Parts: sequence; structure tokens; C-alpha cells
Amino acid sequence: MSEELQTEEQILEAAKQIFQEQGFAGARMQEIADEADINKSMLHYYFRSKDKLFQKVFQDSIRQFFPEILKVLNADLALVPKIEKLVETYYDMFKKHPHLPRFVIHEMNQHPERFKEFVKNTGIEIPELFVKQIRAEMESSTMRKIDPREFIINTIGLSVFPLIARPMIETVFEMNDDQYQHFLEQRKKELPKFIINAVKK
Amino acid sequence: MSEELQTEEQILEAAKQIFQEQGFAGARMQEIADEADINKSMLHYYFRSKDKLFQKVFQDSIRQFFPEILKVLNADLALVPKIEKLVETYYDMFKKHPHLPRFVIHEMNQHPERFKEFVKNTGIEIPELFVKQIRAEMESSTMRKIDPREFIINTIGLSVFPLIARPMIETVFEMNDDQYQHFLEQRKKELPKFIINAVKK
DNA sequence: GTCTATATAACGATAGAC
DNA sequence: GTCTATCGTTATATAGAC
Repeated sequence: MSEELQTEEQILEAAKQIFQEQGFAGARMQEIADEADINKSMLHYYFRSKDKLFQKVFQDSIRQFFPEILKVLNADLALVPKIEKLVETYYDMFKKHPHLPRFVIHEMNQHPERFKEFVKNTGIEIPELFVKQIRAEMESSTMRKIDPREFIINTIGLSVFPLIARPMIETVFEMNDDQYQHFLEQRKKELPKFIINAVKK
Repeated sequence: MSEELQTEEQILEAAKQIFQEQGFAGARMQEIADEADINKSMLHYYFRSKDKLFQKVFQDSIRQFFPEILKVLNADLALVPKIEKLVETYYDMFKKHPHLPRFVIHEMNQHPERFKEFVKNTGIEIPELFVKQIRAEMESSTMRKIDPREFIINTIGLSVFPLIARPMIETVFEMNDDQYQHFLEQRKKELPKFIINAVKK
């Protein structure tokens, strides 16, 4: 009885790792069980089916991915420090969960409708405050005219892309793992400048 | 005999579609056979195994994805029209092959070493000419100092991200498919400005 | 080269003892 | 709640007739 929560937590932790690494289709229930160091039948005892276990993991992953970003977007910060904070948040998240962004991107494209349902259920909303902030900056003439949606997508895209494109970057620019990590560190400082400059008047 | 090439081509075309849509793990040989409108055993007759068929498709996809971009990067064009051309190339590619970018990203992360091998075999190289061009622009003081690798990654990332993040964009900004397509059209014009502005002095 | 039939293995899921 | 054993399906792959 006291083991209930622990086992369930162990399973979820293992499932998260395997699913995020391999995706739904690539993951094996046996592998999840091995990772959680429990018997395979326990997975079904706690979550009934692979699909149900996956949906739990996927929903948790969305909850992990979006709100943290939206929180920063809607925070009470000036534009420049907000961009800096946003970029930093992404890179921290990536350090803890290297497969999270690619996992979400892959799976949400496999079942777009289901994904939209999930997002609605988690109560994620348009970053209204940030949109207002951008509009205000544009009116006070420090920022050139740009669709706020473009600005948000560009900022997130610039943060995420080098993380999901790692093998490509390492290959094209002939980096090893250390050099890639060093490149990311440099980028953390450089990227906010790039973004701010892009919308300066 | 005269049917050999045609059948092989049919298989590859079908395999490309299914693999790019579902990934290696999610794809089924039966589904590829159905799509190609041939018998399932023909897949093995022509390509021996699922893995061999996949590797052919993956390599072809890389050949489809990279050289076209690198060709533009190394073309004899001034910076601004080059960026415009690059963005346009990406969006055209996406119209013809909507799943290509996400497919390459997902699969190259599943087997990074194999991916690096493939890239080397296809003879893809660092876009040296473009790097030189950026360096020249920086020295002639029209462009602020920036690591050319950052500039390249940013440009490609900004082009690719809204394509692979479509369900997210449609959800967060409450767009339907038409509105998304319209958004992309607008973006095709806006993005080069964003990029150029970002590196202006 | 193309088909049908089948081998072989893997996987998700369940039954039943403890 | 946890285990072993096993069922039922589905997947890749092959054998063999035509």
C-alpha cells in the first residue's frame, strides 16, 4: 500500500525517459519495465495499456514544456531581460530534459487533433500580456513594427532549433560533444542580442 | 524486366511517404506495400529488409534536404537576396514535402552516428563560400560581428521551426489550416527582414 | 518478377497463483 | 500488489508455386 505511489512514480519516470527518447512507436513496454526495474505486468496493472501510459506521459510533457515558457513570456519584466530569461529557461530545460522538445514536436505532429485536445485540457492560453507588451514597445517607437506572433515564434524557434538539430550541427561544423556544449554556452549570450537587434528600429 | 525500374521506383516513392510521415518505428511494411499498390513480399525482394529500405529512404531524404539549401548558401548572390531566396526555398520544399524536416530531425537524433556517416557519404560540406561572404560583410562594416555558424543556424532554424511546430502554432494562436497557410505566406515576406535586421550594425 | 502461404519472432495484454 | 506463465496478434521475413 505504501509502495503504491512509489511504484507508480517509478513507472512514470521510466516511461517518460523511454517515450521521450524513442517516441510512442519506438518505445517497448519491456524496456520501460526494465528501466523502472519492475515487472512488465505492473505497467498494465497501473496504467492498463501502452496507449494510456503514453497519454499520461505526453500530457505531463506538455505541462512541462509550455507553462514554464508562457510564465516567462507573461512575467513582469522589460523586453530585453525577458528575452534573456526566456533563452536561459530553454537551455536549462534542455539540460534536464534533452529529448523533451523533439518528443513534443514529433508526437504532436503524429496526432495533431489529440494534441490540441490535450493543450486545451491543460488550460494553456495565448501569452496575452506579452502581446500587449510588444504592442506597447512598438508604439513607444523603440521597436519596429512586427506581428507579435512572428516575434514569439521566432524567439522560441531560435531557442529550440539548435537543440533538436544537434547531430546536424555537429556534423556540418565538425564539432565534438564538448565543442557543441561550448557553442551552446556562447549562444546563450549571443542569441538575445540577435533577437533584440532584429526588432530594433 | 522493363517493369523492374518502375516497381522499384513505386516502392521507394511509397516508402518515402510512409517513412517520412510515421518514422521508422511507426511505419509498417504492409502499409508501404498498400501505398505502392504491390505485394508485400516485393518489398523484401527488392530491398531485403525494412532497415535497408529505410536507410535508402533516409539517405535520399538527406540528399533532398541539405544540398538544395547549401546550393543557395554558396550561390553567387548578395546577402539580402540570398536570404530571401533561402527562405523561399525552404517554404517551397515544405509545400512539396511537408514531413521532410521533422522526419530528418527525428531520425537523425535516433541514430546520430549513422546519420553522420550518411552525411559524409553524400559529400555534404561546410558552406565555406557563405562563411567567407559573411566575414566580408562584417569587415565592410555593413554587418555587425556575429559567428557565421550562429547566423546560418538562426536562418535555417527560423525557416524550419514554424513548419515542424504547426500544431502548436495553430493551437496557441487559434488558427485553422487556411489561417496557418496565410500566416506562412506573410512570413515568407517578413522573415528576411527579421534576419537582415538582426545582423545590421 | 510476382503471387500465396507460412515460418518465426516480438509485442501488448491477461490469467491466475501467491 | 507482485510475480510467472501464456494467450492472441501483429510484424518482419522467407519458401515455394507459377
